[in-house]
Amino acid sequence: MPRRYDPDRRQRIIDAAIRVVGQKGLAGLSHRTVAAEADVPLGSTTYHFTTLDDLMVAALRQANEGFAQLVAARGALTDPHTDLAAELAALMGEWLAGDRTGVELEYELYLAALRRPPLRPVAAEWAKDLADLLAPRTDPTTARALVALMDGICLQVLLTDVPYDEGYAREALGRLIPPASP
Amino acid sequence: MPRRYDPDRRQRIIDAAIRVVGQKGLAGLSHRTVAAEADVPLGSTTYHFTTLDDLMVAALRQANEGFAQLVAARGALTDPHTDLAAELAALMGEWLAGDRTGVELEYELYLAALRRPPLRPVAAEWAKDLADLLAPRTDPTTARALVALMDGICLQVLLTDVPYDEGYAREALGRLIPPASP
DNA sequence: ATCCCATGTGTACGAGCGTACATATCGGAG
DNA sequence: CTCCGATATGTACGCTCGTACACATGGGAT
Repeated sequence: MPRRYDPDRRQRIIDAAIRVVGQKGLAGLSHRTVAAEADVPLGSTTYHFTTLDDLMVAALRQANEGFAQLVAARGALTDPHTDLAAELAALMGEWLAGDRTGVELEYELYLAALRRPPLRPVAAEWAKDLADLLAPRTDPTTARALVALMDGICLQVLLTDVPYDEGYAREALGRLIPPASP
Repeated sequence: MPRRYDPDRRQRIIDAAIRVVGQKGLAGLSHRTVAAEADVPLGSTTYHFTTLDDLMVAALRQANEGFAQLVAARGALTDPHTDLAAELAALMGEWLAGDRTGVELEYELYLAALRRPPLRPVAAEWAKDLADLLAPRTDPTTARALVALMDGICLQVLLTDVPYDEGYAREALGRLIPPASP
């Protein structure tokens, strides 16, 4: 029995959990599947994350950070001279492009919060962080509505097979933003 | 072994499934839990619904009909002389009031479609039906956006502990509706 | 240098699951 | 009246799951 002293094991388990959820869905997440994916014994996953909820919280938190990085990379979002609606629509386009593993994972964990109280604060935090980021460009209420509409549009794209229409998103988001008072 | 000839058994199983999901969540749904709730033997649930997906489709379809009735009861939605945004906001208020078992069930099944392809058409149908109903009051694109925003607002209310704010919903929905051209 | 405890490992148990299937029943078609 | 196929029932198999626990190990505090 080799392999001892594995300092980043906890992190590797979280990464494995994210891969598992991305590939097999939240229903396919178990201590065992994660252990297999992370190539660690079963006891190791139960040691670091007593409850599956614990593991989900860690995974959702990490997924949130990934999204936050995507947002941060798009610095134009906070630049008051850009078209906010267009920037948000483009952000969604970028997020929804390519394989949607990341988006699906984010939403699946996000929505799991509906039934799993421990996830609720993390899910709420995601919405709040994005709204807080947007608030300076408009106002807190509008920011909340923008986040809600983005959620709804993403959901429609994920649940129906309608492809993402950036022009439509930009138009709809734009209507939510009250005209500037120069 | 009494109890033979039970004509509405299929329907009773669907009702039981809805109660199970409402009480224990989608994760608590199994052939056995439904059988227990409907007070029928295990073999009966597997006979009428070979796959759990089959059962979920039936349950989601029924939940959709329940929502459709709620909408139909609010005839003012199709009356062009009413304030559409206000009507929609009031509809959401009514739906989210009281115990949220119905809403949670609807969304949980709705969102399960993310990973269960058989559910997708039923979920898409829900969004489409509502959008089709709203389209005559504005235009198809605006109707889609209204549905998306409603989805997003409901989700925010369900996932965070922020109470439903009808005034906010009305204001946001109103902004999506382009001014009438008299 | 010593020792302790956080960390890592292997195994076992009982419960619940989907599924399959042999058998029983009986409404309604003929 | 007869009979057939849709419906109903009970049981069993093999699997995965969460959980618990006894034991091994070695990094770092002392």
